[in-house]
Amino acid sequence: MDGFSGDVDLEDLDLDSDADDSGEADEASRGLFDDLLEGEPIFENKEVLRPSYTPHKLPHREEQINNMATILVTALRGETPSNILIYGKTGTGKTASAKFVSEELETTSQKYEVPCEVEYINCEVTDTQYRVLAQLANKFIDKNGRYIENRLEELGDLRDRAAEDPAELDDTDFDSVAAVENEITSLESDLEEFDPVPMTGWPTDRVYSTFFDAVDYHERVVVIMLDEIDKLVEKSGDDTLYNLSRMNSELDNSRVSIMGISNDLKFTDFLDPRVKSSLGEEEIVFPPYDATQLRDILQHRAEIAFKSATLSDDVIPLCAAFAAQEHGDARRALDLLRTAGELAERGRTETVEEAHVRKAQEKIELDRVVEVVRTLPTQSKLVLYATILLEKNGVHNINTGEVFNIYKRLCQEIEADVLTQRRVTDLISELDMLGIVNAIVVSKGRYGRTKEINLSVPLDETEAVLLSDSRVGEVEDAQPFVQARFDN
DNA sequence: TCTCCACAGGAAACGGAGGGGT
DNA sequence: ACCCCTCCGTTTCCTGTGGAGA
Repeated sequence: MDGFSGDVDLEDLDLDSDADDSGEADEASRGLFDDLLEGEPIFENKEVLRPSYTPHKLPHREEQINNMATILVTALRGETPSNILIYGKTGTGKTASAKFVSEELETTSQKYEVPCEVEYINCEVTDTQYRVLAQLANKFIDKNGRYIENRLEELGDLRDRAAEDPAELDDTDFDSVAAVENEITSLESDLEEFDPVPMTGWPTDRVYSTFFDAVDYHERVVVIMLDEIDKLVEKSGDDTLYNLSRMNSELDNSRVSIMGISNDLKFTDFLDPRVKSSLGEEEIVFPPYDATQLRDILQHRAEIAFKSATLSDDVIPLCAAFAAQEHGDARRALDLLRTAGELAERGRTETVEEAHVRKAQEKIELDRVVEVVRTLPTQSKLVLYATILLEKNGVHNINTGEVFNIYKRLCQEIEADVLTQRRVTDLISELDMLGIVNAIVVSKGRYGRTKEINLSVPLDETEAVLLSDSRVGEVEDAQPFVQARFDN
């Protein structure tokens, strides 16, 4: 889409002349997109504002990057680098910096022909021991496969040449053509032996040993980058980390080093002390950006992303200020800037104004809520709908029991399974974590201990989203029973 | 000072749907 | 064909608890 916007200038001229020549009186011949293309585009290259874009320069992170580099240099000398733990809130450039350093590391290792590899795993997606190991194992099996194929090619070549002129073998490790043949067959059988680990089905220890063998297949230094490592620990404990960190003592040919990236400063508290000490050999902290630094970053990117003089002066400082309030999240700042630009583009204005940024702020929040609510499982939607119905009837500080009662009736209404109260408690907590409701536990003395739940998203929009769900939608006219419990 | 409400939330386990190996 | 894995949402059973009121 974005290579496209660079070309728009030319396209624009063509279309204009077209329209002028032939279609002047005939509005209908103007295509759907002509109108939209006509406005002067604001973006030069929108891609650089997207979260997926990895910049090759990270302002205000030089110190951390150097730090990482000095630790990882040992890998290029063929030794094991210390394990690294990286801390920092979301959008502080942890992942971007780590990826940047690992790319540099890999290119340098190719230059000096030191076998050194970096594997990236996002533990938010891959959040069990089995899956982490399986993914790693498959990556290494893949690499080994390619490694063997290269080697086979070389050897095949050598064999052919040696068959004609045995002197070719002089400066190799082989003393006869037969030795080369042997090596080839043994490599071929190795290649056969590597079959990928299935998504599920194997016992975990088997996956582990497959992974182990794959890593140890030939000499190299391996850096395993575990992004969002706190999620992994939270969900499936520290077994994975324990296994990975003690691997080195059993590997013969290769070395592994772990680079953990965490949002949570205190997540090591849950770790086994042994894991904790080996993992946290080196720690690097990424502090949140302050407003000035954010402004710098935005300025850098905006120069590439926008056409010159399309941003009014107060846009960037405002984006920076908004994002600085959210613990200095650079991703948020960029999002804000991009959305503001898109809004301006859609509004056919020539420059991006302060008002666009404020609108963008609202739009991002609403989009997020709509998306989250829309993709909720049916049961959670019903729980949320129950709280919305209560809120609509003027009940505030709703408690779990009330939600559960309404929820039960909603379920009967649409013939869905009724979950237990225990489960509903968990669903409410999930909604709380998603920021859709606000639930705090309070004690009402004699009258028990419960959660006080309040909606923290716009009521009408959320209700509309819920009712657009095919299951929940069926309940629409079932209002009358809501007047239940008004006893406070 | 004790009681006792109305839940919170931990632990274990289940079941049935992913997928093995032999 | 049979038994074994993992995974996920869920159920069952359970112990814990802040403070209004007796």
